[in-house]
Amino acid sequence: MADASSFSVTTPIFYVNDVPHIGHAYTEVATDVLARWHRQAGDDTWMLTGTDEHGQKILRTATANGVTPKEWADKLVAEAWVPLLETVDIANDDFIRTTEDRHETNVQKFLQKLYDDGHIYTGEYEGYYCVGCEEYKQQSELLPGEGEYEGQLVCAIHSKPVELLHEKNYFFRMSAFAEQLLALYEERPDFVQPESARNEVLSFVRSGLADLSISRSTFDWGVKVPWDDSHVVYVWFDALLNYITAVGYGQDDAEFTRRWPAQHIIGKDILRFHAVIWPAMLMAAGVDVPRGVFAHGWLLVGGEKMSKSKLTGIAPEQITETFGSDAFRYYFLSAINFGQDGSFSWEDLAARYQAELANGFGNLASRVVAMITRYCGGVVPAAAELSAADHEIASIEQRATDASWAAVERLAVHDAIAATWELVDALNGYLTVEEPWTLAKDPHQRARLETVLATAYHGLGTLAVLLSPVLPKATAKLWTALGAPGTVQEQRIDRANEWTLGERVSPLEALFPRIEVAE
RNA sequence: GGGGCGGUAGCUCAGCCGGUCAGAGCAGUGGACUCAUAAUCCAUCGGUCACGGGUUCAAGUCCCGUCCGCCCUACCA
Repeated sequence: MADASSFSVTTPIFYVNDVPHIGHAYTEVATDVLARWHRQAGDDTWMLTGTDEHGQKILRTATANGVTPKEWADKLVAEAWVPLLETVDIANDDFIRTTEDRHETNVQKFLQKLYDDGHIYTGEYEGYYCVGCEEYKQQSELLPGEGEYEGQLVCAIHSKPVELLHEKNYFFRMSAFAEQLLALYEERPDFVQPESARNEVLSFVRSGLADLSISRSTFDWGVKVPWDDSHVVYVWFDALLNYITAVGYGQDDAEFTRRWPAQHIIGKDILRFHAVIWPAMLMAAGVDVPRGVFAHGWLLVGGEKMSKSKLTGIAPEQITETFGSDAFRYYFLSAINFGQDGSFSWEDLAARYQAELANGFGNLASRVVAMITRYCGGVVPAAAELSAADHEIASIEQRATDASWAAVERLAVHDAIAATWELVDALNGYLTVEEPWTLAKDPHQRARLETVLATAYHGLGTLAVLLSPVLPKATAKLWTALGAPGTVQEQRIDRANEWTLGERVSPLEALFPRIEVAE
């Protein structure tokens, strides 16, 4: 049923000046799992991620480091952002940088079209500008400075002085799209998810929309406004367009039709840009709005939103070095209800790793493979007459397959994993009840022994397929040990329980070794 | 000031339109078992569902108010 349908999914593009932390990695992993899952369901899938490299802040840090902004961005992309994707094992199909020609050229095309169609006008703008935020601030967002900034106004977020700027700006007539946006939210209740995010957006748009300043003339690190090269495009306007410039907008109509619209996965901090400004921009240009915008929650550390400034930021490698990328992926996607805030703690991570991955799934794989090796000489046994318990396992495999795919289709990754884990638990329980080690002692029970092991073997293979989007490394090892044909990533996940059996098992190292705490 | 979300067992959280909804996992305790990564399985302890009212035959589940946490947004100045 999933055949031939197209599924494009995106992460936000990273602001290169940021330091990668587990929040970035969380967004990437969630998006990657959705993409892998759809890919394995036969969908024509495309996962896009990338970097946002324009703006005054980058210009300034580059200058401070004595290099050009492009050199600065190149360095950060190579040293921080591409490595982040490797750290958490992301299988993206494309990586766009906003400094690439395919982006800049088509941003200009897009902008020119809005200009030609009367959606842009010239205006004056005066306001306090925070370089850190890359945006103008309202009075309410400013605080009186202290210490060295005594007497100045400082940004409430960055605690650095803001600058009073006065500039000619080009404005996007966003206010004209309020009604169309409301109609969109009405007609497509799933356009903004989860429900809490949709409520935020609705109340915001209902309260009225202002026009949006979309150019800057005080610095030049950005895409030039095509009809006035003394201005560069406002970074956010520029950044949002990556979603279409990356898939051929203005350049390759066939590709664009194939890949757009995409489902956006974002953090809730940038909800408004994606659920209001972005669709308004697209409406103005006569381009389809996104398939949907899904805002996930914050990772809370010690009950607070994780933040770089509060030093609660955690680098993904801190986790993957000890637990591995599979565990990172599994932990954040299973422990957190996708869309809600979730608490992170090392204790919880370690506990879940041990209980669920090592003792639950890993040990299950280990005991099944070991018994087939020991009792059947490594030859995959064939099932004979099936008992009620065997049929029950088969039906749980079916249920896990159906339920997890249904959950993924509604972006409930957390539910998909939970549905799959029922099979892990069922198989461990099945083995305890059937006691193949006892059957093995009685030659007359040979057929039953082989049937039990065949049933467990089959369930394990189904698990490998179902968990491959979340645990790509471990399931690949397991697939090999099961002696199954092809790669696990090639298996249809929406028919996970129909995989083709192998003939011989091979030794399996511990998928999730126990972690001895040395501290 | 307006708005959004949340406050459920020690911990992390499920509980859709009101009627076995008082739950799960982990931790704790007791027992079984040995194929396996000292793993697995079973049983069990544990909560006045933030607080106060209200609607109802019936309310974590709806309404009002209060307190607490987080987030978005405004303004007097």
